[in-house]
Amino acid sequence: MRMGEGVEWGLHCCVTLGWLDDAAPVSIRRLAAWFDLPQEYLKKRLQPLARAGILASSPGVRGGWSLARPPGEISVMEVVTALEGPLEAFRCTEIRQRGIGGRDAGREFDGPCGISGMMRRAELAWRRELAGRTIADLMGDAPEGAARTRRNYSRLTD
Amino acid sequence: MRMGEGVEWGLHCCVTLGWLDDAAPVSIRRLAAWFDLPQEYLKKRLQPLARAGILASSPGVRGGWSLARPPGEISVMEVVTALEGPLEAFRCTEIRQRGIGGRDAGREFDGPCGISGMMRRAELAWRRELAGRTIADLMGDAPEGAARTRRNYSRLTD
DNA sequence: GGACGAATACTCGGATATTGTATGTCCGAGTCTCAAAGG
DNA sequence: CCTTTGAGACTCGGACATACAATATCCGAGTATTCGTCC
Repeated sequence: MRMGEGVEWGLHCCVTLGWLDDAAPVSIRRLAAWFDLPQEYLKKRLQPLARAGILASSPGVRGGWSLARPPGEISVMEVVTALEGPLEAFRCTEIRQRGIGGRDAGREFDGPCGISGMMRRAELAWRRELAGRTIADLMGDAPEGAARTRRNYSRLTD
Repeated sequence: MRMGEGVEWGLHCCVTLGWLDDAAPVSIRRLAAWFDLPQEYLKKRLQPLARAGILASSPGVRGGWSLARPPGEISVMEVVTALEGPLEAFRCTEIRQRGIGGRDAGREFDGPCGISGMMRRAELAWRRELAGRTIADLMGDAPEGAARTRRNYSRLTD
């Protein structure tokens, strides 16, 4: 089981945009140079964040990407869901109903599968953790980040 | 993010073997027919469970698969770890250190990444849920399962 | 009747397709900004 | 000075190519059981 690296990219971009604060939108070219990431693919990963109302993208020559909301109102869970999709990691395919073992079960299979239920509970605990933390929390975890980001960004004239 | 279906297969096999209780080992052919799964691939997925000391496999003409321990002593977390590997779903690649944004960070990057830390906490909550439940719990979730399993298994002479 | 050997039915582990998803690249279309040209 | 027009910079969305992991199959080797054969 593996989470796509787009999640790491998206979260770092959100934190960086939060640190840059009220500055003008950041173009995808600058963002890619910022983290040394493939420009085209990073763009593809940020688009779902815009669709989810987490980032805002503005076209035109002065356009670029910015946070659509204050960092304290963007939960980490939202970012993960936007990038990984809403589906759960464990997907019950009801193999209990197939084959010889599932014969003559009567009403036994009316309810949901116990294995599926316990997996759902575990993922719920995971989601609860992520839902309780915001981009602002992540920004606060690295207090020197804001200064470094603004300092380095001012040098980034290309 | 998606969990391999081997986890579903493995858990159902464990529960079924638990319901069959002290019966003789079950051959891979019967197990595959039980859930209507591809025999060769199911075997490949059960082998890591044997390596992890969860299942026991015995060779020979009367051989087959059985639980290596009482169902109450096999946690769901063990099964998942054996099948999905010990690595976490989120893997920090330290993109904060790359590119222009990571320059002149001084000692700021000595500690672990805040994003990585919060992901680790979330996965810990997930793991804790799974570690607290055992195969015996899953067996108990479907009280009629034991009777149905033994009934259907007795018909399975092929 | 007991010892021995062959046949059988399994598992084990590795090698090898096949498929699907994540990753990465490219291009045309649309939109906003800015500046230059013309009235 | 004001309006219009065109060029440039950027995003959007889809189409396409590639890399890699999940899925699936196959085969040779080993092992325990069973059964027949021979002494």
